[in-house]
Amino acid sequence: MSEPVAEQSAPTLEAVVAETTTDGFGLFTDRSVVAMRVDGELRDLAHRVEPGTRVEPVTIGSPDGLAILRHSAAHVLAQAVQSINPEAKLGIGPPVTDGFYYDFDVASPFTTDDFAALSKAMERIVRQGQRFIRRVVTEDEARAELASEPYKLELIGLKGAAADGADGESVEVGGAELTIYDNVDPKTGEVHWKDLCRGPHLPNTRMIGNGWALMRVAAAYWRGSEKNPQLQRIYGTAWPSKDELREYRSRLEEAAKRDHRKLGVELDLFSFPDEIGSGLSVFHPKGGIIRAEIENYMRQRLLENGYELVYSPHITKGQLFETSGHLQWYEEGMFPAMHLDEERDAEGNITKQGQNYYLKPMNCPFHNLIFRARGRSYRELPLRLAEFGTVYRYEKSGTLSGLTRVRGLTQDDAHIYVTPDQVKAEVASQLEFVLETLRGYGLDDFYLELSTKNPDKYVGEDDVWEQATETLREVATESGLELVADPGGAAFYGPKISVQARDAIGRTWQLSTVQLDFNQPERFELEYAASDGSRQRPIMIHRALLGSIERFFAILLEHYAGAFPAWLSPVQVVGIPVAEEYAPYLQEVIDRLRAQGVRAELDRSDDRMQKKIRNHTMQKVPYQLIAGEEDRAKGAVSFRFRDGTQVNGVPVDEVVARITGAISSRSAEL
RNA sequence: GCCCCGUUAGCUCAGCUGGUAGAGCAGCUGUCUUGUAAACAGCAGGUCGCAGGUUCGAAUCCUGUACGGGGCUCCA
Repeated sequence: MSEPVAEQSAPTLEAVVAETTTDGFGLFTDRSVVAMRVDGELRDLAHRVEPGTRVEPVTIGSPDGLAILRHSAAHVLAQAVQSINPEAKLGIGPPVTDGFYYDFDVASPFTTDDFAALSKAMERIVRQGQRFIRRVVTEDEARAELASEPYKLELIGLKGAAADGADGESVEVGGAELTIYDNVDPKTGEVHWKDLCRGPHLPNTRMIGNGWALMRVAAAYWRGSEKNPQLQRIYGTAWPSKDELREYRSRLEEAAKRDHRKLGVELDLFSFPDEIGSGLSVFHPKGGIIRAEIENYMRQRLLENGYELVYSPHITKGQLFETSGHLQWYEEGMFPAMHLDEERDAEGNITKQGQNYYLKPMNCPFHNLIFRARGRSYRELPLRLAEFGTVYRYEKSGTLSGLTRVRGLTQDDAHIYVTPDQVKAEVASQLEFVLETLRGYGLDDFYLELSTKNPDKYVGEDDVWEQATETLREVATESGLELVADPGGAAFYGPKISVQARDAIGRTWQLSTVQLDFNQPERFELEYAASDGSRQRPIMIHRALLGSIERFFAILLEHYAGAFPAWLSPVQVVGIPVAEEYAPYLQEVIDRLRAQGVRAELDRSDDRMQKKIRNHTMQKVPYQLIAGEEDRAKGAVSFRFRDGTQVNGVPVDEVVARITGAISSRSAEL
């Protein structure tokens, strides 16, 4: 999830054209060059190039170079593991964002206690400067050499299919030919270790340097499938230098510091009481204010933009979700049914059929019923129904995480019913509305993702999909934002555009989605009367802007690291008298602010001034107003802002104007 | 759901190889309160997540369970 702010790029080195038959060592003397690109393919520096071939250098700091570094580090890890535990069977070991992992089948799982010994073994291998030597093998040779590695044998068997397989597998066997990399002792020429691998690799292990560390252990299913055995995975990180490793670690620390789960406790915003159940949150008063402000602003924006607000219940008879299809497709994601109203006689025979009621996992079916409650005319379209709908989903216990993934969540959900020729204009204005609203909450760095048809799983006509997808693509392109393709990522009922936002420390979150639905209008037999009097089927657009309010709350909390803009802050102003004597004077100032709707409090506790400043600074209150004799004499107060800066002797009128101005403008500036 | 790890006072944590718990902050009480990130003193607070088991004896070992964390899978 954490994107490095900027991958360190070494000075650009120019591509060269080989004059004689040579290799990368002959072409590039710069020590930051660790591999090269020949005809678009990444190659080891030892690869022979013919005269006239154009060769691009790959430096260790480039994205390709980092991946090679990390992949080489993964090999060293695997060698270290097998040196300590020769029984460990190898899975796969690819580079990933910020690091690498390697999977092993071992009798007893690793723990972080193993890291000291493993790191030491890795260090020894790195210092030996073992060379990575590439060797092409036939399938039979590979099978013979790797006879004791069942998972590698399986990969060899998969080789044909691996070209379009998962990334991790293609790292092992993705090339045109099968290759093994030998780790060779530079002094003795002895082969210490080998692995089936596509490469390329660093020329030798010494170049891994000391910018790496083992990070954590985890279990992972072989080839990503729950049906396969679980392997033990070790994650590591690797960087060109120790300094970059240190920077990476401080980025992790920064992210940990703004973790919403931690801030939620520190700022007393929300909790997950065990008594309620896993994934079910309660918002405390301070979190409640922030949430109410988020919702109020959203509601205001909805009303300004032609939405109508609706409400629907949390439970419903199962029939509704049979009509919508959710019970067929989504039942395992729903809380189980409550079976109600059944009656039996003394013999236990059913005298009255019961009903299954379900907690709703989605709001759309209810909105469809509102649409269908009476005849609809084309004149009413687009019809935009919006609701803060609380839904319940029985997420697998292992997937729950703070407020970002829960079992009870409130969607700012809306369903828009349009005629086919309104789709484009509506989607375009939705996108505009979405981006503008998100900017209002202080997020302004976006890109879009277009999820298109999964050919194995969809309903509806191909040409309708085609056309709708094209419409979404046009709208996305016209927005001018970066557009990323997500082929096959669409739900079965229609394509979608999603808005991805980058937060203050560069992480990206999927927020809003605008999703077309060709399926539910069918299933609910939704119709409107067209201008010629015929009955037509509307197209439905699902649109969630904040996604889930709980999750959006968490994203904002992390984005601002708890230091919300004034309009969202639970306590906006706190008054701190220099001594008790000035409390009544400050109280008047506080009262004036409260009269303007500002959440202002006077701190009359018997702590000293310095302590109060510390407390409210830690609570991230935007404005502290301090007053002593000097201020009282002038009818003024002293401002202390959250960042520690201050302005003394500000007249009270000015204070009120400045604070109310910052709040009503929803400014991020104080 | 699966694997590993964790759960001790409101919070952050200590408690070695089994001999029935400790600190700082927060809280309460008192004495204080003059200029920008921690006044001083005292008090109170825990059946060590819960339920079983082993043991003369369990916070400590074992089993189960709830909740949390890191991953895998999932996210229609």
